[in-house]
Amino acid sequence: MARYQTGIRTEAAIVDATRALLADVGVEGTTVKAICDRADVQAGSFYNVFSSKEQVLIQVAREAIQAVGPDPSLAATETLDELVGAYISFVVDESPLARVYLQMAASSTTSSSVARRYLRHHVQRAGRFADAMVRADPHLTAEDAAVGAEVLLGALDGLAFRWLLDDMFEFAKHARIAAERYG
Amino acid sequence: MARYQTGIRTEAAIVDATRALLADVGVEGTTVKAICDRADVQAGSFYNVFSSKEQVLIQVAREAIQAVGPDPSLAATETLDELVGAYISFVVDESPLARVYLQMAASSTTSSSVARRYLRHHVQRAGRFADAMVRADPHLTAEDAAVGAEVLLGALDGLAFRWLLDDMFEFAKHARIAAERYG
DNA sequence: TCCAAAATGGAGTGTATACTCAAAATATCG
DNA sequence: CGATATTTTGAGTATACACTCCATTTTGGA
Repeated sequence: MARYQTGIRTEAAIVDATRALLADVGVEGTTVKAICDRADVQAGSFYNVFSSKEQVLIQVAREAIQAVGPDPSLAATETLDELVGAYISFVVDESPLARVYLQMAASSTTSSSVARRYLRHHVQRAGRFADAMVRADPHLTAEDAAVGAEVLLGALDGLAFRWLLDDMFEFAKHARIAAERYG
Repeated sequence: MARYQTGIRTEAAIVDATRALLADVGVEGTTVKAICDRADVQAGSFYNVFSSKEQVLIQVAREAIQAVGPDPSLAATETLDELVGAYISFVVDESPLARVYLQMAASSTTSSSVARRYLRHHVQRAGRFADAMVRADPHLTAEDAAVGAEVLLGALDGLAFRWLLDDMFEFAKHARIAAERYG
């Protein structure tokens, strides 16, 4: 027999609570008890839906990773401006998910399974940036584009992290300047 | 009566163990038990020297923050190249401390007391970068220098964080290119 | 050498954590 | 409605954590 509606609603409530907690208090404060309290659910229900705390963390991390970049189907034609613009609107318009994205990336320095996931994502993402750079300037060698992409992406991530530490920081303004000075 | 030599040696062993652990396994893995095991000391001795785990963490963080920048007494005359070069040699020649610096900064997103410490450090540091920029180009307005400093420092920190996730990443090479482009 | 101060060993405390379990309640469908 | 699968409850378990306590040992000056 298939899953019941109540179970599906419970799962959604747990995911919502986890996302909100990750954005608010980071990985450290996102305990199973805190998730259950926020989702108004008991521990037994949590483990009826997720086999471990890590599973729901991974699900929310996947969600955040997906939200940071433009639709992958556009990857063949997107411009650098579009990539940068997508990052900026991710931070500005989807701040909670952006906070999750950065919190998880930061905490991934300890947990190797999350670290691999983020590193793989980063490499793919740098590839998209490099491709867009080559499209803008076909004379650019693949190597130079790869290095340029790492530098620009490093700057954007560094500035986003700066914003995470102090949300008064004007991420959009600084990110645009970083992107301009690239070319 | 003054402190005994054994106590001073014990304190040094604890600090050494804490620094090594922070570099290797991050804040999460740096438990009091792990520190004591590594320093070959019992919990009672630990708490005879430090009033809490946080105290030794703060001491090592201070050490890392101090090691990242050139001697503050040079701040009035240092060039941007010197600042960037100091960061590069910090990462390359003092990798364990550099790992501590980045791990602690990353984990500071949750603990507000550590976050304030790092933010204050970053603001000071950005000021030094901005001053060096103005020295190189006196036509630069203070506002433009401040923004430029944030962008360059953001890029360097982002690239350093990239190196933390994957130590095969060539930080020095990318950092120099970032400095050329954003300097 | 003696003695008070300092340092140590190591068992013990309280608390928070992730996770389990079985009985009870509830949803779905024929 | 009745049968069965799914979900919920909430107390309970095991473990890891930071930290305490104090009897014992070590230190170093007088």
